[in-house]
Amino acid sequence: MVQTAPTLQDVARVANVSTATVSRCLNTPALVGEETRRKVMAAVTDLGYSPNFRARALVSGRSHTIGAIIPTMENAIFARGIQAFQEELADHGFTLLIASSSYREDVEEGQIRHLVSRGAEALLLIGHHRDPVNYRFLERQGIPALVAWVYDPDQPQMSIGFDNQSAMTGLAREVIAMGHRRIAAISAPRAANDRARNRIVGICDAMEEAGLDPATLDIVEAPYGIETGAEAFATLMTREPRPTVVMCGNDVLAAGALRQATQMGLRVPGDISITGFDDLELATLVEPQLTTVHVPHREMGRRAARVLVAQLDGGAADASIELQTRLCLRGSLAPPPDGDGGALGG
Amino acid sequence: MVQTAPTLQDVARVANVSTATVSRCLNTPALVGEETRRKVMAAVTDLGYSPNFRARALVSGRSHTIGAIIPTMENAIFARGIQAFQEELADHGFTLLIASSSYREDVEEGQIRHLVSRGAEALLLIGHHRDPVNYRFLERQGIPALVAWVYDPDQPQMSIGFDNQSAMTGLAREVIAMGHRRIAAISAPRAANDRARNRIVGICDAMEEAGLDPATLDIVEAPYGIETGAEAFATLMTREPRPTVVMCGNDVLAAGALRQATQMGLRVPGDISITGFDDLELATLVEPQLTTVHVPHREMGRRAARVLVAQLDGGAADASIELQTRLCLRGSLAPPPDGDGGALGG
DNA sequence: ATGAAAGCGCTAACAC
DNA sequence: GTGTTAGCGCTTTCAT
Repeated sequence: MVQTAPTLQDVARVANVSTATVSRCLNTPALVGEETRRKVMAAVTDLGYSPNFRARALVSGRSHTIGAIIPTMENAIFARGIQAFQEELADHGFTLLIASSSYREDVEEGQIRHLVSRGAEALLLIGHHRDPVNYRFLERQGIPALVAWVYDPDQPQMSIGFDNQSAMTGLAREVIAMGHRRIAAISAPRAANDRARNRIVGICDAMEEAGLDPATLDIVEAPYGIETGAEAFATLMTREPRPTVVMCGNDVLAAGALRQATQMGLRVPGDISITGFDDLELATLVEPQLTTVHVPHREMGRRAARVLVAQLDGGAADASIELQTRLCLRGSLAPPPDGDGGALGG
Repeated sequence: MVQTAPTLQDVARVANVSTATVSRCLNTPALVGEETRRKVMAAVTDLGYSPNFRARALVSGRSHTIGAIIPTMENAIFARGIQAFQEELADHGFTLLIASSSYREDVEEGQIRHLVSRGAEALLLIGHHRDPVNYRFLERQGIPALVAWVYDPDQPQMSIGFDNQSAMTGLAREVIAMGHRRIAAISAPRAANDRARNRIVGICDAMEEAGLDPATLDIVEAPYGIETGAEAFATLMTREPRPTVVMCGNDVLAAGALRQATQMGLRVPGDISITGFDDLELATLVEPQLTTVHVPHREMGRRAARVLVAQLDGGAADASIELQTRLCLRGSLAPPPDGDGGALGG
């Protein structure tokens, strides 16, 4: 039942030539005689032959495969970037080997090894946070790794992304400028997520700048998701005094918060403001539209692919690349309710 | 600069044993002496050795890799299913090789060959529609293929999914029962997409059942996307007489249509009803929430992985699997405006 | 319990 | 132009 796929040998036999000639026909047809080529090609189609890349990779030492480990594909943020990454990779003749870690460090560690064993010539990783032992492993294996979704020139690893911290500071400045003083935040779990961590630090920076005490920033952590965002929002609404704005670590959490607000009979932004991060399509679909930070995910994916391919082809040690984010001020953010600047202890 | 990764040989040399012994240590440690094993393992960690799966796959004939070709990762529909697919695969020791075809037949064809060459032992494909030559190729290569996102026992290929046609018929029946007579549809391009095609046929079925002429179904095709859905909706609103309900091929198109309606000052469902398909998270985030058809994407992905793995391990030729969809009646669907049953020529 | 040696399917010198 | 041959890194008999 299970047919064994035809090999170069089979083709050679049928075409009555040597395996070397078949190989040349496929790789450097110019070096083969017209007549022979025709014979060989006929045999190839005839047998439904398809080269075995594993063998090819074994002898050539090149697999033309690049691995990517992302926290999850369900997150539109990564899906969008990875899609672009894959397309660009394909344009350069590379294949994408993919794994998702479900935001778990231990799982990711296993996957790094796994993908390398599987022949990944380079790796795309999300965020800097991981045990240094992994970087040492990759170095030893001669596998270039690109850290994406963050930009941090101080880290030893190449990265492509944006400054999560300052991007969030920019948004928080707007929030504060509008008069908000009691700020709350819904953040993805920060333990193993430097993006989430930096975004919170970004808010604190802006608060300090404005003379507010960062310690008053009320933070609730919630795993990625609409429901979790909604729950976190409900929790925050029980606080006394209540925040006048809830800054969310990403648009999905913000969408959940927004839905919950509506359900609780709160008007946004009349009673409370909500902000997001990422500028997913979602952001303009909800009512009111989300004030958020636009992140160029597609560009990031595309350029990440180019960096890695260049690295493999030319060995060019590209420096880290910083991409620019952009503030998107939309309906979900407005000044706090009448006179409720939110001065503490007022 | 580029270090070449340590091989079994290197380990053998350092541990002062033969390569066969190292191999045994890694694969069948029981057959190796206590002392020797220790020596070898020390060398392994020492060198940061990681087995070369390509070589292993070459000699064992098994790559433990499964390929998937999806139209796009940006579509939450696929992302959700593929995520589950990958997780289940990982649980069984398989790796996912992924490619996206951008909804293009020719691209997909190349990718099928590519993934097979890359060592994919089995393939997950979306939808039945493709040149039979591809199925022949796969058969010849001994590569099992599972068609997902559709269920059609009449097709020769195994499939796992749901009956797009009857699912849509169910929804259309509701629509008609509410009194709608002038129905319009926004569909994904149907040329190479049997899911989209069947959903439209499903609407027609319900119309015929109700004594309506399916020829009056006004269809506009629009590629997957919010913007495209919005444009298609605007087009439909220029029709005379205007439809009282717009049934969309998926939730994303529906979300776009909904946004456009709001922008045009139309109230949903007061002035016009809108329906979707898939029940993405999106569906409950928009206002009003979308009436749609729930599809068990995660279950589909998980079970698809199991079918393929079982197929490879045991050769069990599982029959096709039908998954059930579920109607989700929400705010975006209501009876047509006062007395406007939409009788044609009224 | 361990080693020697033969390939897995392919490419790349090197001959002719 | 085309064939011969030697491996790529690994597993797996078959000896020892």
